[in-house]
Amino acid sequence: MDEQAVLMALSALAHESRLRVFRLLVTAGPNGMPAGHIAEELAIAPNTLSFHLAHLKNAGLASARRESRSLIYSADTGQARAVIEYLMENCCTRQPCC
Amino acid sequence: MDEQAVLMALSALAHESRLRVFRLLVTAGPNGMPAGHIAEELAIAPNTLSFHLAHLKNAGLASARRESRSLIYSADTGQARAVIEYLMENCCTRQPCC
DNA sequence: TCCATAGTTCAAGAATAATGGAATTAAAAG
DNA sequence: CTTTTAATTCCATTATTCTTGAACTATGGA
Repeated sequence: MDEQAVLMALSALAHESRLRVFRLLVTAGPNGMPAGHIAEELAIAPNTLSFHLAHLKNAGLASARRESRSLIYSADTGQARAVIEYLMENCCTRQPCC
Repeated sequence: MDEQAVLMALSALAHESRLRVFRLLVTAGPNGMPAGHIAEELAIAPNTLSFHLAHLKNAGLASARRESRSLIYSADTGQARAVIEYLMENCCTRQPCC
């Protein structure tokens, strides 16, 4: 994972609404949930939610599939896990400890 | 860890300079490194770096101690670990899987 | 074909965050 | 007590991000 991807993931999650959306999708598991249900559950206007979902998708933290008239979003948890790995890489390499 | 703390940590790390500072401090380990060395190594103006260090410190991701004329910063990696735990909490609880 | 439902896109203004220069604090040395 | 080194704070400017309403696309049903 490169710096740019990490920055995109971090700034995607660094917003109240998007953090809530991501966590909601995490609880929903691989089956995901339609945009409309997310909007309702979190009380976010549909257009605003679209903006935030696009942000999460762009950062690789969520993906969407169409099912009839609905767009079903689900969380990509692997990307989130990759972030902490990047953060902790090379821990203490400048000191003979740990 | 509450939502507000997570948001502060995420937005602290969601910036190129601060992400680099944090990772540099992670490699430096518990001994940390003085602000001046960070500024030099990352080629960031002292005042700008101060701004970013304050941001990291405020988010609980770094701490500082004075040693003569220098301020030695070190990373608080536990806070970073707590973030991913928060993100992955209650995974799939809405679906009988995982 | 016409209408309703489900979401997205666009453009604007509003709110937040980042940068750079000048002044300021803190500690140690001459 | 003056100077130097180390770093921070303040303030104005600039840049970025968020929100809102209106218009638009896509799908399915009457």
